[in-house]
Amino acid sequence: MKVDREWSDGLPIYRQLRDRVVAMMLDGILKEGDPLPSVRNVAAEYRVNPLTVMKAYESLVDEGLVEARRGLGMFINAGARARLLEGEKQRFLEEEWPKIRETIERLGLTPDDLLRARRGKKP
Amino acid sequence: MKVDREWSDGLPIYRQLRDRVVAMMLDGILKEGDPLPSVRNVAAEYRVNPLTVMKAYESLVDEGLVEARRGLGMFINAGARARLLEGEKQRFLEEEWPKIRETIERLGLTPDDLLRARRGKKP
DNA sequence: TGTAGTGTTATATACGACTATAACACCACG
DNA sequence: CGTGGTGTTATAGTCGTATATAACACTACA
Repeated sequence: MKVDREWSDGLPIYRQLRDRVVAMMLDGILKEGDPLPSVRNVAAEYRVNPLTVMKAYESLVDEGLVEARRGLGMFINAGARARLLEGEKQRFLEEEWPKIRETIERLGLTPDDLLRARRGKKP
Repeated sequence: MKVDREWSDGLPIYRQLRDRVVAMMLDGILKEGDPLPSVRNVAAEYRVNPLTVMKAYESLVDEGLVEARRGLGMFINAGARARLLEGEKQRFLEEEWPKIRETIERLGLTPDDLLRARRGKKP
């Protein structure tokens, strides 16, 4: 499986890794009680330093979303999804969305532009 | 005028400076033919290193949006706004918006949530 | 001519993110 | 018990961002 050409943005890798795990939790790919992919595995898969993965996982521990059991792995806490959903919702609406809305207005983009933006390119 | 506490995000300052100038161009605050605020002034105003401002302005020169006249200043090129608008539109729709849309769906946010997000907080 | 404004370049320093390499600590299981 | 999986920590080096300080090059204008 090819997993190259990630990390294209200007965001730190550990931040992107954290976000990716969060996305998997929200999408139900990782359920509560499940173990996270091991630090070493992720590091190898994505050709990234183990410490970088650790840093990403640490932030999840700090948020109280996962728990580390030495010698076993990192496991998703009960209630993680609900808490995460609420927190991310609020953060998105209060911090990201206002900027996005401003950009949209500045560029003069119509709802129509935004809706037809996924599939076919500009006709 | 207080201008403290900027640069709160995780984006490099020179990137944020560049984006701020671009926003002013799109909003019509800076018109074509106008000079950009001088490197030294911006550096002093925002309490930032002149080289950091230079780096931001350099990227605008590289994009062909402004032109540097030694001893005079940096001036906005003719046609800059139109070209900028088109470029930013495309970049936003192709690179940013898909991710944003994904996040919105993942969080289960409704159009209603997004519309009422500016003024009054959650009722 | 000189002065004050502009962009431009040079040197050195600091810090954070990321990497490479290695070792340590713990647990399940045969 | 050992082996192989897990998380964890340590040391050291690279690179990009940003800093401080200083000097250089050019232009308008009095």
